[in-house]
Amino acid sequence: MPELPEVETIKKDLTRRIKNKKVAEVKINKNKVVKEPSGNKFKKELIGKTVKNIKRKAKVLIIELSGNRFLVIHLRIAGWLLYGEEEKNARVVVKFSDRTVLNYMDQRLLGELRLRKDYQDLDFIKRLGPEPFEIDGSDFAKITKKRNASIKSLIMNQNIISGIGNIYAQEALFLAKINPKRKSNSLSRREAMRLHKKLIEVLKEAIKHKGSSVDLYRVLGGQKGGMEERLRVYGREGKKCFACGEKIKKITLSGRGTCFCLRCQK
DNA sequence: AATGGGACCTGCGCGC
DNA sequence: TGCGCGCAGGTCCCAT
Repeated sequence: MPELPEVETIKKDLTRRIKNKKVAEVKINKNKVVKEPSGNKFKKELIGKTVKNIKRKAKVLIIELSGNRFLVIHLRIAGWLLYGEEEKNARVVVKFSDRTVLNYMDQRLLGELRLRKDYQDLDFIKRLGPEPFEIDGSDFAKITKKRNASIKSLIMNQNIISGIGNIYAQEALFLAKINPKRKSNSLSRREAMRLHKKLIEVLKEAIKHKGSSVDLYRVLGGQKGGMEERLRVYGREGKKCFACGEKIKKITLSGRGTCFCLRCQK
């Protein structure tokens, strides 16, 4: 899904476009994605609310509404939002009183929307570890020392460090010159500090470029992000490493496709 | 407790 | 052309 940079981009754009707007109409085209409350109750509670603020926690988007309600959106793998006119393929459609429309798009139906009184009490929010920005390199090195899983699955584990997914994990490991298969606790302090620094750098770079549109994902206005052209290893199997010219290799690591440079990443 | 594999979904591109 | 398979940016559930 959208990882931290994509969700941050959506958050910024949403703030600009729907803050203070009032919900006039709601259409649910796929019940599956509306987890709570179900069906008509969701519609009934959402209609008439005004958007107060938009927040993000790791990869979770939180729309704060009047009447002490929060619309919590987890985009998972294939969810995205499109603002403008009503879309035919939208799973959920929210129309505002100025006749503009926010569409929830999600080809794979794995994402979820929840309308609730709080968001901090949700289990998956409570369990989230800090975002890379919220700790320093030394904290990160201590975390890596304690774990035996591969370093790639560690940085993708939201309960340990949050916001990183399969694209930016690969990118940061490439920039830090660390082989994704390495055991977390085999990293030297120096390597861990370097990885932490690169995680922050790549997330910031991706935010600056409005995220990666490697498949259907688009920014709120429908345009592509700009980060996909800048990716160093993700999706570059068989192509030349930008640093050394070696062919980029692809393996499966804890069930996820993983590209890296055998020569650069030790 | 920590770790890895499968399940949840749809649709695309590829090889035969 | 048509079919089956593998694969896709995430996370939960389960067995070990």
